[in-house]
Parts: sequence; C-alpha cells; structure tokens
Amino acid sequence: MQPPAASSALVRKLGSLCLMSEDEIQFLEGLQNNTIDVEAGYDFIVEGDDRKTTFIVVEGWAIRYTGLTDGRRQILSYALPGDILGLHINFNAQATYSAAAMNNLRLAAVDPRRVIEVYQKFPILASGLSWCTAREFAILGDQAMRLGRLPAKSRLAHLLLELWHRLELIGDNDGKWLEMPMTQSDLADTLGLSLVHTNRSLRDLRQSGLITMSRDFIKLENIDALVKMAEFNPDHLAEFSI
Amino acid sequence: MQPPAASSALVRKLGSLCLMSEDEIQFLEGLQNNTIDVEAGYDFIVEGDDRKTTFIVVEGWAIRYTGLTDGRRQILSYALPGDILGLHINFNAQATYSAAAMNNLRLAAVDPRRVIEVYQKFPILASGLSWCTAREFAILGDQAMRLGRLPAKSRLAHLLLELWHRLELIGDNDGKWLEMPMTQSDLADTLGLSLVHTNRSLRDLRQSGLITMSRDFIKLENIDALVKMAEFNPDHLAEFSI
DNA sequence: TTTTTAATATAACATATGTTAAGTGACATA
DNA sequence: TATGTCACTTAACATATGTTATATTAAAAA
Repeated sequence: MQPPAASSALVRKLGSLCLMSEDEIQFLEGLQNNTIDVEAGYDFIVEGDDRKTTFIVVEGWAIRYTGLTDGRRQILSYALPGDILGLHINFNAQATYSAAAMNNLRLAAVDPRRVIEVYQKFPILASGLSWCTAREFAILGDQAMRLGRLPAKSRLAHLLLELWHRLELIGDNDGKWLEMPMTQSDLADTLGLSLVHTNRSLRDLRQSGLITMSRDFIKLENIDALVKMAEFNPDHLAEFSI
Repeated sequence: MQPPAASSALVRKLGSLCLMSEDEIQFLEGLQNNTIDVEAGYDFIVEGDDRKTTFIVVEGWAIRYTGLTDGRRQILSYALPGDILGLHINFNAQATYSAAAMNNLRLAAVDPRRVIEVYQKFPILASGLSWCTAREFAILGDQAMRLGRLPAKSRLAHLLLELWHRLELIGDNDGKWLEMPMTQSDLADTLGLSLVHTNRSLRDLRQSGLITMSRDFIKLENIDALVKMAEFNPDHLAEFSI
C-alpha cells in the first residue's frame, strides 16, 4: 500500500517502507492542519525566547542558526519539508537557537502535548519520531565533522550530498538536480567559511566537472567522486524501518 | 527535600530543582542496576554496528566521535556522569558514531524498552528525558558553532566553560578546578585543530593568565574574561525545570 | 525604461592554522 | 637501574583560508 501522492512530506519521510497504519497516517496528517505561512528571511524562532510550539515544516526550507555578538552567525542545520523543529520542548525552556525561513515557508504549528499523545497512543509513530530525533543528531554530528575535519571543498561536497539524500527521501529532488534556495553567503555561514572562499570552492568543484550550477539549482555531475572526496556516509541518513 | 548525597549523577542532574517523586527517583536508580565497567580507551559503541542498548554514564567520561578514512577523527561531544547515550534508539538502526571511554568508565546498560516505559508511566521523568535530549542538541549545536565560527583560543575557552558548567550541575567540579582526563590530542580532535596548535592555544591562555594547568586539571582563573572571549551563553545549559 | 540594490565573481594580499622536526619530561616495563 | 613509550613543548616553515577591494551580473524598484 503506497501512501497517497498528496501525502505530507512527514508521512512520505516516515512511511518510506509503508509501516504505518491508516490511523497513524490520519493522526500525522491531522497534526498539520493548523498551518502558518512565513515569508523568506523571517525569524520564526528567536534564540532566548520561550518555546511553546512545535513546528513541522510542510513546505519550503528553514535554517537553524546561532548568532554571534558581531553579527556573524553559524547555521547549524537545514530544516526541509517533513522535518520537525522543537520535537523536545519543555515548558520552561528557552530556544537555544534561532530559525528563519529560507524561501516561502509553510509551517504546521503543533501543541507539544500532542507530541506526548503520540508517545502514549501510537507506538509505531512514536518510534518514527524517535528515529527522526536520532537522525537529527546524525545530521548535526555530520555538520560538526565537516566543520572540524574537512577542507573547504570537501565540506561543500558533503553538504550537497546530505541535502540531496534528504530531499530524495521525501521525493523532492529531480534526478541529480538539487534545489539551492540559499545564497552563497548562507552557504558560507553553514560551512564555517568566508563568502569569498565559498565562492572559490564552488568554482573549483565546477571546474573539476563535479557539479554544474544554474540559478537556484546545482546538478551533481559525479556523485561517486563527490562521495569520495567528502568521505560521505549515506548510512547516517538511512530510511526509517522497524 | 534534597535528593540523597549518594544519588546517581542522572538523578542529581534531573533533580536539581527537586521536581521528581520518590517513585520516579526509585525508577531512575533502578534503571542503573545493571552496570558494566569499561577501561580507558575501549570503544563500547562502534559506528555502523547495530544498536540495541541504551547506556547511562554512571561514573567516568566518554567521547562520541566519528572517524575519517585516514585515521583522523572528530570528537562530537563528551558524555559525563548522568549523560545518556542512545536515548533514541530504533530496532533496525545502526550507530552513526563511535563512543570510547576516556578514563575508567562505569556504564549502566538499559533496555530501550524501559525508556519507552518512562514515557508511558512517568510524565515528569519523561519531560526530564525530553529536556536531556534538547540539552544534547544545544551542546552539539554549540560544538558546531565553535568549530565553524570561533578562532582557536576562543574555541578552547568555550569548551572549557561548557565542561565546567556541565560538571557543576552534577556536583562534579571543585571550585574553578576542571577535570581534564583527555590528552591534548583528544582536545585537538574535539576542537578541529592540530595537536600543535592546540598546545599553542593552551599556552596562550596560560600566558594571558586566564587558566592554570596541572596534571589532569585546569583551573579557570578568570571566568568573565573566558566567557567574553568565547561568547559563551550559559543559558544553553540551564537546569531542568517544569 | 532607468535606477538601485543584492548576489556573484575574481584578484591581491594578510594571517591563522597545519606540518614537519626535534627535544624534554614523565611514567611504565624490563 | 636502564629503557622504551607516550604526552607535552617549541621552533621553522608551508598552506589553506580570511580580508579588502573592485567588477560584473541579475533582480527589484522607481
């Protein structure tokens, strides 16, 4: 039984092996009834503010980042359709990061108590959310590995492969074409590089024939070579199974 | 009502504001009955292996890390007493990181199904575990920020402050003295630096009067100055409350 | 259309960090 | 006691990446 084509990204992400019951899928879809639209650039989570809402990304991209006092920032991760922000919220907790929309973004606002309901009533779904959490850790761990131990070009290649795999899981990529809604300045803040060096690294990958670029898209021309130079491990992004 | 002095680090960590019932504390302590001892240097989690066990650190330190093909590695985080490894395990999931003992380590081996039990039977405890998860994210996010956007000396200062605050919460630090069971080579693999530059950075902090070092310990001589140079935000490590 | 602004591109130069090498000291083992 | 290993330290030099500056191009606004 395939999930319907019109299903939400979160259902596509979790249901990749068709594990969930109709009830569970209905509940997941129901969670996403209350949506809000956020325009590109707007900070919908601000570091230090109280956190009372869990967000599910329905459409569009967001970033999680922390700002430094001099205005520079480090982007921690990208939130793609089907990703959840604030899955582990506590009543008195403040946000330890900010989050902003990269393009036009549609979020589902969810009461955290409904997340607890999942753990109590829907065991398969609960282990799906648990898988989401472990996956977020793996993605953030990969980010730390890139920043700490890979040279600039490898960092870039590794990030491109990560996004490509993640988009593939939700059916949002088109062959080897990869959507790139972020600017090179955003990329620099993700990779821990300067804007100039990010531009240089992109040019080098282009000149080596590993990628081609067009407006807002990058095509991965030689995935094997990219995987090798980035020491990319796709197992960190393996799909949900039970 | 203070928790007893002999309580486990996990109970001290969660009970900092005395939120839990006697039942919940008993359950938490009971989780840690089945302990194993790991000698310094041993890898008790290996990237790629099946994950069937949740570990609670009872005593000693561990690291989580990922290895590169050329033998280099990036340490992702330190696991201190009271920390949980594999809180979000799935049946078919493989480890996306390795973990090794830094010194003589005592772990409690926990069946992941008992974690699920917590979510179903002990609501306060469940939100405590949820807080643990969010905190791990904040710690790993700080690590990414350090690696991506701080210069070497600030990175080092930031890490020292993180460890100091985390040890303080479990009552494991002694004034401004900070236990440092790791070698400078481990530190380098944490900070994304070379061994030589790590040594240089330590010397610089020492010569600026910000720290003093003795065998296996570092004393933070000027915390305000360290906080400033590291842009350290202690809110990311705030204690559990409800 | 014209004008303005933001994003991309490239060069020249500066610097933080990496690499190689060598030496010292502490601890463990024979 | 002698000997080997491992952690630490420092210096000299190499290089990846940052900074500043200036075009160019594309998008948005007037």
